[in-house]
Amino acid sequence: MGRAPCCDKASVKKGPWSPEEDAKLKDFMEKHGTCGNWIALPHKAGLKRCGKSCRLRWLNYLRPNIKHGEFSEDEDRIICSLYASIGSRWSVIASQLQGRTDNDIKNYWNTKLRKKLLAYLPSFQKTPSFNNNPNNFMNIASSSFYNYNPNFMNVNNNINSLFPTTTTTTSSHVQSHTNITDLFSQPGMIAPQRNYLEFQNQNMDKEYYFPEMKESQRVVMFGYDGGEQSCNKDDHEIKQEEQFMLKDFGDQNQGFMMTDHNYNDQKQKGCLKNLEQVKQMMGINGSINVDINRYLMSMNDDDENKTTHIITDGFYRMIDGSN
DNA sequence: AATTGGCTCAACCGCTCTATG
DNA sequence: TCATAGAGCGGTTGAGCCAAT
Repeated sequence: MGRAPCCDKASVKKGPWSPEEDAKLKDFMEKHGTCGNWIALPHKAGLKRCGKSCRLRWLNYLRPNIKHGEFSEDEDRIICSLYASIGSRWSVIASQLQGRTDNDIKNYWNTKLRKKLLAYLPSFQKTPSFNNNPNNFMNIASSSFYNYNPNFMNVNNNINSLFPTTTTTTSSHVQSHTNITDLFSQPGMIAPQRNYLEFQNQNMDKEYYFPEMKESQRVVMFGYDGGEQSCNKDDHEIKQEEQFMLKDFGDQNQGFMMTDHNYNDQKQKGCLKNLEQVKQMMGINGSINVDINRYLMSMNDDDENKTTHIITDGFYRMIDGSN
């Protein structure tokens, strides 16, 4: 049995709101507010509408200081940058843009901004399969687009405010091959520019703490960051997270940032099948391949497999429906 | 002038999250 | 700890608009 509906569907009006309904809702809200209960509000306000419909109408259209109309360049930059970092969490993005609603931003992204962004892309990323997959924009906005549009770097303070300080925990799974120190001492690896701190948490797991990671533009972060709410660790092949920082990633000395791994739905997104797909997604002709090769060559066979898994997990968002 | 197809965006749907008892 | 209900969120839909034919 499904849950009970929030209202009697037969007796509520649907579709566009009339000016009279708007006036009633606005008047009621200004005098009484929601009274802590949207479901009961329409009855009190004399509206034949579902409570959810009233809430949406108020939040997206009637409440004060709502901004409608054209988005500015600055707003574009913030939206793109946040989308690159956190994905389609429209309410979070909206919270960074005064007067804009999540619905507004979602519509704007889907109808205009996404296309605008595509216009900046190098040709190899304009293949049909690439364009048709909205998840690819994680890649676009995180790498090449940044390279082509350095101004997008300027909004990182907004991004940083959304993320907690980064920590990473080793597990038996990854501890068997390396720790962070060993990893960066491998031939061909370049140690992170920034220091990290090592300590044990309350569960006596080893944790690595990168005090300045949020600010770094030269970050490669594979795996997921494993917040308690976001990850059922038993569901994942990689049970703990690991982070790597590489210097000089890309021929323009631009960084690459992957922080967006902490979603419940990551299993449904699919992940890359193999290393070739990872490479392909990172740019067929791009110099990034070279860095990845160098990185993988620094591992022995066993480590390469693990590394591939880590990369695969990190890039689960890039290809839709792969297995 | 009529038709068609693409685009926009307000609104809805269904799901998850969270608070409460 | 569990059940319930409201709030909030992101994906999707469809009416209306507009430009192209």
